[in-house]
Amino acid sequence: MTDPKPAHEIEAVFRQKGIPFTRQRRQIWHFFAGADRAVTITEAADALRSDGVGQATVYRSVQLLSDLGLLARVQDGRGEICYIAPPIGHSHPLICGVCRTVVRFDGDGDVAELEARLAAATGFSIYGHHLEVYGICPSCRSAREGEHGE
Amino acid sequence: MTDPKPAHEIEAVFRQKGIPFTRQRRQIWHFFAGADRAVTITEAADALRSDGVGQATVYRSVQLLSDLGLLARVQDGRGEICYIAPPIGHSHPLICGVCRTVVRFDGDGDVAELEARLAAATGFSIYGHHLEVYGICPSCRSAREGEHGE
DNA sequence: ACACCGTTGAGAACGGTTCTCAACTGGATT
DNA sequence: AATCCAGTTGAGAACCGTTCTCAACGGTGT
Repeated sequence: MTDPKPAHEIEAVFRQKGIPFTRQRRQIWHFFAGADRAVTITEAADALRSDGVGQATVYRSVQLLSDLGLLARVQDGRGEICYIAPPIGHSHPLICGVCRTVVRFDGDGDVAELEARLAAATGFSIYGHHLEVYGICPSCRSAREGEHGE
Repeated sequence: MTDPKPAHEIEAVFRQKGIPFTRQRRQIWHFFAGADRAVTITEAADALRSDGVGQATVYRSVQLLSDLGLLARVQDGRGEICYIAPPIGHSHPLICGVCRTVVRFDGDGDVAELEARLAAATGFSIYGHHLEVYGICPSCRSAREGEHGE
């Protein structure tokens, strides 16, 4: 529902913190931002190996990008840890359990009210939440129907 | 806000599926159900080793219990994978980022409406969601204030 | 051109998870 | 009670994703 942040905005985050936005970091971020689905670190490393990006660098950069809030960790239908490039602002992923396509949405309005109630009821100071919704996307559903019902 | 399922109810789930509820499985489930906080598999294995429960069995049983819906996977403040014994019915965890204490709550009413909107907007068939809320529990907060402000 | 300091890549090391296989357990059968 | 059998268990090996090590590299300022 929103697009990933543009590259120059990512670069700005690095610049602002005085962290070099190297070729490898750009390539790694670009890989996640370009995929419209959640991908694992292993997949990214495999894809970028031929581009001359080392495995260790992929791990280090994903860590870095996550710390900077430029990559978000989610898990797919089988519980595998994947990463996605979040769009501008706070949002939540709707993930297809079959092909891992991700659609982002903003559900904060719904959660904010819930959080206020929780804080009042429990005395916790609430500082965050994590919401993922799982489903089957239209194209995977029709593909599946093609298989089963004949 | 609700208590974990009682042991006999767990046993009933096993019996119903024709899966043996062995001593080790009981001990493992009991360990998670008895902890009022999220615990890692490693912690469980360490704690149960002296009781004669092998590490491989802990991994296998946690897998099994998760598949049966008797254990839910969450992640703590540092992203570590933990498990908790969910209470009767569907609920969500409110996790303390410091001590990993878990308070369960039922937020399905809030999410159901959101899911309906999402399904309509995206065409996905929604089959589930994962909601965790993070905060600092009252006792960790006062402990922290004791340290800082003097 | 040079020095400096953070980044990178290859490979080793590490550690959590899974696999292997023989021993065991408990329920059903005789 | 003895036997059988399918499923479970534990010890340790194997596996594989992740982190660490260290020498080479790059690019920034002087």
